[in-house]
Amino acid sequence: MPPGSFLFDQSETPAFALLLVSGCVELLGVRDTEETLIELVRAPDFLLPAAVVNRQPYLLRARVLNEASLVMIQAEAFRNTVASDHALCLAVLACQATQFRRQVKRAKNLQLRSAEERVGCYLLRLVEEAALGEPVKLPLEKRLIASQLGITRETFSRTLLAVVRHGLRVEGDTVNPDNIAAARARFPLDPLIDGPEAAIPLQAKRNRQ
Amino acid sequence: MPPGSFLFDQSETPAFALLLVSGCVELLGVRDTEETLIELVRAPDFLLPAAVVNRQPYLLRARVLNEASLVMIQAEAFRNTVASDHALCLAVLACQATQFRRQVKRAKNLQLRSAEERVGCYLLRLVEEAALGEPVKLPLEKRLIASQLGITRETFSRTLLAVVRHGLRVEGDTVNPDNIAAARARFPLDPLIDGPEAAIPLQAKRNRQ
DNA sequence: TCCGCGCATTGATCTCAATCAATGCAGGAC
DNA sequence: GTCCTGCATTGATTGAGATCAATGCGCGGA
Repeated sequence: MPPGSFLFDQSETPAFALLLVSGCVELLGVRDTEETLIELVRAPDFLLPAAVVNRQPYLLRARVLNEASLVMIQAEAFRNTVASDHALCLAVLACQATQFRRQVKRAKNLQLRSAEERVGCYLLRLVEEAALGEPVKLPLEKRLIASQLGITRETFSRTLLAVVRHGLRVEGDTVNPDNIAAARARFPLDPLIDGPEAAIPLQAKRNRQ
Repeated sequence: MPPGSFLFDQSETPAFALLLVSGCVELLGVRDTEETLIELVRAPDFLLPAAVVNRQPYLLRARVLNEASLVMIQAEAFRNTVASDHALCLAVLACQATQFRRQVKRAKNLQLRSAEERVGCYLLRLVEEAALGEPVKLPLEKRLIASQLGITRETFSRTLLAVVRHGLRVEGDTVNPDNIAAARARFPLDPLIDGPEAAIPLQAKRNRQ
């Protein structure tokens, strides 16, 4: 699917389980003509499995950001297989649990931190995760990073100027950590907010009854 | 467990899967001495099954609000049973999916609506769900409703005065719908935000292979 | 080459909700 | 009864971030 494609809209009943194989998809809350980014899905992941397994309408709109490849599985067939294949069921459970934890982290980030702290922690995390000596690049357009951090483009732009005082200088899409110690002091990363969130499914076990 | 008890704290590794049988539990994001309500769990429900099944530390603190009864299941035993019992796995999946959708609704409510709209929709929902002619009572202390709506006590108090203009008058813990039509016009309920979110697990099916 | 569109930046202003502060009020302990 | 403590209300002030507006920039298309 090319960028900009709508995969589904909110209030639709899922016709397919969508497995994102490559690319990137925006999940947006919609109200009238307003859209707000709720989640940014990166491959590989399922798109809102919750709606599919619970037979409920989507709560969000899905739009392709980068060229995306998807596996489309008839929703009813998917549910039947989840209901008959224990290993798949465990895998979907792990995936769903991970998505839940990402939402919780996002909520904590938005509610416990100021805009400047969110920006600072976001940049610092990029720096810390990059290989030493590698140039650090913003992984997304600034408007999307701003959405992820729950602020407007304009505020993001201004905040980038503000965090120079704390050792983080952004020029274009390059992050220059002028003073990492200062940045760490001002923007302490919390693994319970900033850490990665990966799923490791349980192994199915033979039922000894 | 009596009110105020801590069931677990954030960053702890789950020792038990906790099934809330009766009562009410607050799930709080913590930063230094600040606490922010992320979810209010009502019986019957699992407390953060995501952390248990994914073998990851809790992201939130759990504190009993009303006297609560809990079933405590050794975490490893619980995971083993989820891994061996397909029906349980499906039930946990449905529960986890429901909790995910509640988080998404919460995020949409906070990001797409103003404080006044959140308050108005909350009150209107209470009114609409009450039996006709029944007096409508706030189901929680005002400070907790305010937390759920992502505002402070003071703002909540002031906003209650403001929404009188739209036909919703609150006195003590009683909601008086002076003008339901006006309220509906100003605060349109959206089932994708305000609707209930209930789990109906899939039925396990014999694997035909 | 020129045009047009979307993103980014910068400035000016506004506003919603938080914060700080003081008072009132109800229920529980003793 | 009296004290205490936590919740609620009300007022005054502040401030973080949004909004509105204008300009610049980069890129793709014909």
